[in-house]
Amino acid sequence: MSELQPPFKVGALASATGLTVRTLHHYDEIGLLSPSARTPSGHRLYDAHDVQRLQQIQSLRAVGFPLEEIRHLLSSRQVSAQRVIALHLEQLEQRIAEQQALAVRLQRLARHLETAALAPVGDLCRIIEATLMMEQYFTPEQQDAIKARGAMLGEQAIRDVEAAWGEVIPAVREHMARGTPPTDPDLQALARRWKSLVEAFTGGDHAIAASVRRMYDEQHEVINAAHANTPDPAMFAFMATVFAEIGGGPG
Amino acid sequence: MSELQPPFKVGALASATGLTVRTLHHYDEIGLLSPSARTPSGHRLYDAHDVQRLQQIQSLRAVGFPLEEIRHLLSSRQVSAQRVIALHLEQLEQRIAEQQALAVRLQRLARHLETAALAPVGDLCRIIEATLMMEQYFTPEQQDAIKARGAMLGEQAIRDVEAAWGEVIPAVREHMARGTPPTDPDLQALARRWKSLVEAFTGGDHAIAASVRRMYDEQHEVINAAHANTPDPAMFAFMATVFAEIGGGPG
DNA sequence: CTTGCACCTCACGCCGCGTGAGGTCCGAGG
DNA sequence: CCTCGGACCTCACGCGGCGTGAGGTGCAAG
Repeated sequence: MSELQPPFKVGALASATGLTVRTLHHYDEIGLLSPSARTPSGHRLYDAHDVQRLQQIQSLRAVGFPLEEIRHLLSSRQVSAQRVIALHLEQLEQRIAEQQALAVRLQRLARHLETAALAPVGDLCRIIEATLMMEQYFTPEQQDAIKARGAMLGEQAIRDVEAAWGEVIPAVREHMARGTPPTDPDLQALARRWKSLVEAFTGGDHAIAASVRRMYDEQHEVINAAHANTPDPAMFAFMATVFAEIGGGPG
Repeated sequence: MSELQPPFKVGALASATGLTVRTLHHYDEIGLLSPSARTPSGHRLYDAHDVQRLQQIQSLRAVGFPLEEIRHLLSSRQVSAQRVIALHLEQLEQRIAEQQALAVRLQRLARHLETAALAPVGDLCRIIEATLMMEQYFTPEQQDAIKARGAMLGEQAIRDVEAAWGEVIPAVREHMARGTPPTDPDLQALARRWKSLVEAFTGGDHAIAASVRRMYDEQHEVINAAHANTPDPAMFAFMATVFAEIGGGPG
């Protein structure tokens, strides 16, 4: 009844279905669709049943199933179509959600880059890094607050603050090495300067200060390894004794 | 100045950054991040510069760049960060759009399956196939119209129509084989029945009828190969002569 | 007989590692 | 001294879905 149609050869079936010959070979290789006959010389011959199966395969591929699962689906007819589709849809939606989260990150990055004008790639990495850290450790509101403070202070002030840290940290390290007691007035003056620098960044927000501390606690290994002249846990501990003397925490 | 920190060995760097040892090996293999030193016995030693570079790599990976492109970005500092990010974002959004289109298809499928109750996988494939065909050849409004007609007629009526086609087509094929002239009354009666069956599906909508014709024209190879007892171009041509006799087209 | 196309069978490449297999190095404990 | 365990080393295959050759055969037309 169905042998009226002459069987397809690969090329014909490929061009009829829009697939490539290689694809059909592949389906044969993995046992997903093997032609039900061959010519004596080995040429593949696909009959009506094969074509039908191929259409089913194409249908399932079109909605994103992997080949392995398609084979499974076509071999066992016990599976409930609804459940399969629902599960598949769920996975797909999760992937979409992940990618959208990534897109949001990229959009935020793009906005940051607008303000940074002609950023070369080195800066790009720093900005990404900062953006990622921000995401990990600060709430969106805190991020807005930090950005607002940055804009308010201006670029020059920010560079001033960075330069100040560049002086304070080596000085503290000196005192640590010499074993200066927490009661030393020079050290206490340094502690007050430290405190003001922290406040310049946090704007006096204790939650932000706490987040920064948490960030340092969890990331100090990489931070200290990658950037010289950054505080480490020992320095935080040392400064804590000084803050205890002059009263009040670091921020 | 930065050699105060002892260099990292792979395991330490891996656990500090959250990567795996294998990943660091891989980055070394492909020349993305080679440790700047080795112990005499060959153990990798990563210094501060390496760690910094790794952080940049992690940043760029976190926003989805492939390793090859990361290497390229990090080696040439001419590239504009904005353009890179914008391009990357664009590609990502396109991928998202594609996947969302797929999700929409799956949702539509899920809805179709609800009405089909306990569909096994075989039916699933037919429904997917039909859904995809619908998408290709019919506008959403036409799809709604077809679905509405289907619901109006009821399942029994649809099965009746299918059974009717199952009689009409072999009969026509008989006449074709015998060379019956278009003036033959039996054949003309068959043509009128054909016309009514088409109308049962299209609801008299000429646009839908035209789409069906286009679908057959473009897909007849696979349709005829996969399903016995379907009209082919020769049959359409033959019927056209009969419709010319009795006046009016097929639909 | 030759040309040329469609077909055949290997088999490697992609991307970002996971996961062994099989061997070496190193610090601590007996 | 030896030994033990853990961290390190270098291959090398596997994954998904084919693309892209390379090198050879089949078959109908000129």
